[in-house]
Amino acid sequence: MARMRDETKRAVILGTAKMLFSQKGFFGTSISDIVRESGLPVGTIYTYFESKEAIVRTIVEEGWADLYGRLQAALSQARSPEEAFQALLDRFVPEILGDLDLINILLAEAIDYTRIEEKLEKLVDLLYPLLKSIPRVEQALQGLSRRTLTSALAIYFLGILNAAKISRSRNIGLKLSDITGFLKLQLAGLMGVKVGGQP
Amino acid sequence: MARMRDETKRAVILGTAKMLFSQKGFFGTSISDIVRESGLPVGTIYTYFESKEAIVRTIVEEGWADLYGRLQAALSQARSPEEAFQALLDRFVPEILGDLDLINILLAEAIDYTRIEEKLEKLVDLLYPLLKSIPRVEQALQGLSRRTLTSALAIYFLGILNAAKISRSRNIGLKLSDITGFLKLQLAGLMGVKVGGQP
Amino acid sequence: MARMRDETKRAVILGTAKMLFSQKGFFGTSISDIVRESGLPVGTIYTYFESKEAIVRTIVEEGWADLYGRLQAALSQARSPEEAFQALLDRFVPEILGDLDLINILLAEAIDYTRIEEKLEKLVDLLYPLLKSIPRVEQALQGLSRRTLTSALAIYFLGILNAAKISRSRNIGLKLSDITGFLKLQLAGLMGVKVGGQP
Amino acid sequence: MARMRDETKRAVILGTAKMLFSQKGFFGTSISDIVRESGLPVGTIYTYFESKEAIVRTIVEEGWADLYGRLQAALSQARSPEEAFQALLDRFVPEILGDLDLINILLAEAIDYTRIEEKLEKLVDLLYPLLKSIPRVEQALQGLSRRTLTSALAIYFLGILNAAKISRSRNIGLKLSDITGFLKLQLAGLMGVKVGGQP
DNA sequence: AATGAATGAGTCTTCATTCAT
DNA sequence: TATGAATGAAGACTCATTCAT
Repeated sequence: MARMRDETKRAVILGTAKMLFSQKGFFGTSISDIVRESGLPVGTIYTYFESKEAIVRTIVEEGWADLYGRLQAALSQARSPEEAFQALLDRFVPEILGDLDLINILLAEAIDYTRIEEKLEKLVDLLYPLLKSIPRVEQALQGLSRRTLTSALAIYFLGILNAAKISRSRNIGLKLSDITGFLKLQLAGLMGVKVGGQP
Repeated sequence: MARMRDETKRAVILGTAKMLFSQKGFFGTSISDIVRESGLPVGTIYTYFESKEAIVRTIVEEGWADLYGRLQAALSQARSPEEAFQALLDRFVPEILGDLDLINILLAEAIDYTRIEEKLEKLVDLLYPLLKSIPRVEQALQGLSRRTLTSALAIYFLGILNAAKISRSRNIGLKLSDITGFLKLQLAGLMGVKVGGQP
Repeated sequence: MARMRDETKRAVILGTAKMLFSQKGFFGTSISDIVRESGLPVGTIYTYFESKEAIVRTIVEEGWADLYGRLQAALSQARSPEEAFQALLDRFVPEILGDLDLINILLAEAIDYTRIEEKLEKLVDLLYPLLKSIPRVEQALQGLSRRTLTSALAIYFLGILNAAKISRSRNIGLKLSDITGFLKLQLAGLMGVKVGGQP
Repeated sequence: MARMRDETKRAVILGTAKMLFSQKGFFGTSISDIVRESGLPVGTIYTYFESKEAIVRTIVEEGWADLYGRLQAALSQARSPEEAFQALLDRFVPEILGDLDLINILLAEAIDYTRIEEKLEKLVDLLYPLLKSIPRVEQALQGLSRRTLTSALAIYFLGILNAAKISRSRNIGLKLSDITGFLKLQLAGLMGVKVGGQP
């Protein structure tokens, strides 16, 4: 038997690349940066991934699948639409905002590999029925079409991600907590209730 | 190259680079692409700009200065906050959304050269007093802090830009008109009035 | 891989490599191409052959030994020099021209591994006494030295192989039958008799 | 005015590459071999040739064009077909056999870039009418079709080149003079006259 | 013995910038 | 001032062979 495929190595490559891509961008990061930082030989990197592009794609897809899976799970456990939105705010948003590296990669240069539109579309699939099922919302946004929701969601989703991204730079007084705070406010207004644990 | 006044050459370089950066990204565009597309010799490009980076920076700064100048002018001519927001929607938003090339560059890879936080900050400077001066808004968002506004604006501003950016890709059914439509809806809700020309 | 007798594996490797070397050249074929095409594991290939070079060498040597053996057998069975040349034309030539893969490898890039001079030398060993024993030929080429024969044979042998090789490319209207046809003509002229079955 | 394209450099690259390709083969020669041997920086090589492949192609095409041009000139100056063949033997053959480097490249690995069939075709274009115009030959080979001539020429042309190629290796007692000697013999027989200066 | 992951020197090529003309 | 040839460090990736399992 030959040596077995080593999942640890794969994870090291992915982790190193994620950090570097996030910090210096996809094009700003060279394979030899990854080699240096991970301590693995070039050849090994290419036994686990067929190209540099495949590495980003994997980071994005696996990161997103994880996030999306958790969101789905959380939503499916909710016993009411209100609880679902609560979960959205309490789990999904903090989780995604907690992974600034992923956000950076998701939004940056390699955006072509990222297929963010697809991801947005799937979010809409998940949230549209949910919103429709809340009478107050349905009424407030009467005739809320899927296209309008897509726009709204695109703006919020991408806006949040981008805001989180720039919040990283010290120069601006924008904190993640401000972003989630604003979101809670919006949702509260929309649903006519107080949302979220912290004021 | 036929004789050209200096300003013309500078503009040709900027225009060619803007198109190329937008289409193929900053790193995907080489100086020789610019040379080929513009018909100008390499040397000439370096007499007008000290580096490739300087070209992007100029595109962004001049594009933004233009946009921002128009916004300021429009706002200062408004006779009421309501009129100001009207102008915001009727001029600034369409103008910026009309320059997808600029948006692409603003948001993309070269984001470090772009200093988008600065731009956001200046938008807040302009809009914060304006919002504060509308009693209804002040009341609705009681105690609207500058930080909260910054968050909100970051989300909207960056969200709109990014949504516009991805609207370019055919795959998604997201149109610029949907985006502006959603914005009008939001503003109308906020200010308790109908906003914008088209429903 | 299903169980396979050792000899079978060796033959699979040789067969796969022969096809690939012929089609894509020695340098254009990687060991992993052979792995992919043969379905055998890399390790196995290296238990049968010590290097990539050893594989070509084996293909050439075994292919040639086979051909040469048949030629020898045919010649030794001939009851007259004329019959011998008949056999040369009717067996050896068609056989070698029928193995274009071998020809391609024999002539191509890896020519250093191929030691074609050796093979030519041995052909001369076989044919020189034969020609000498035909009075008419001896007379026609009076004083036919071994060196002259070597030249002549080199030209014909290599010429035929190369012509066959390029006949493979569609672009040229050169068929194997034209080549054998020409050969028969030559021999007929040389020996003053009609040679070969078809005119 | 910028530095002018330097034909000397181009020639150095071509010369170095020709020698190396001939000695070690196209695939056995790396660009850095050419760099080392020529003393020129890599970048410079790529300002004169767009790829390694383009270098071989240029060597082959320019070498061939030169040879072919001389042949054409010699033939057109001949006052009779006999004189033309004399020229063929006295000029073309020695010239091409004198450029073993070119022959090696022409026949070797990079044969795909070499389009030797094309070259053969053009030789036939040149020689077919010539042969047809010699009554004795026409009669001897009665009904000599173009296809037969193509075969014959392919065999001779490629055979000669290949024989010359292997004559380089010491191991075999095959000299260029033997090859030309044999050719003269053949032509003499064909044309019923003594051909060539040396016996 | 059989396997296939591991390896790293080496491949070709690019490209922002400089500077001789 | 205008030009474009020159440069060489750096880029992504390959692949024959080895050797731990």
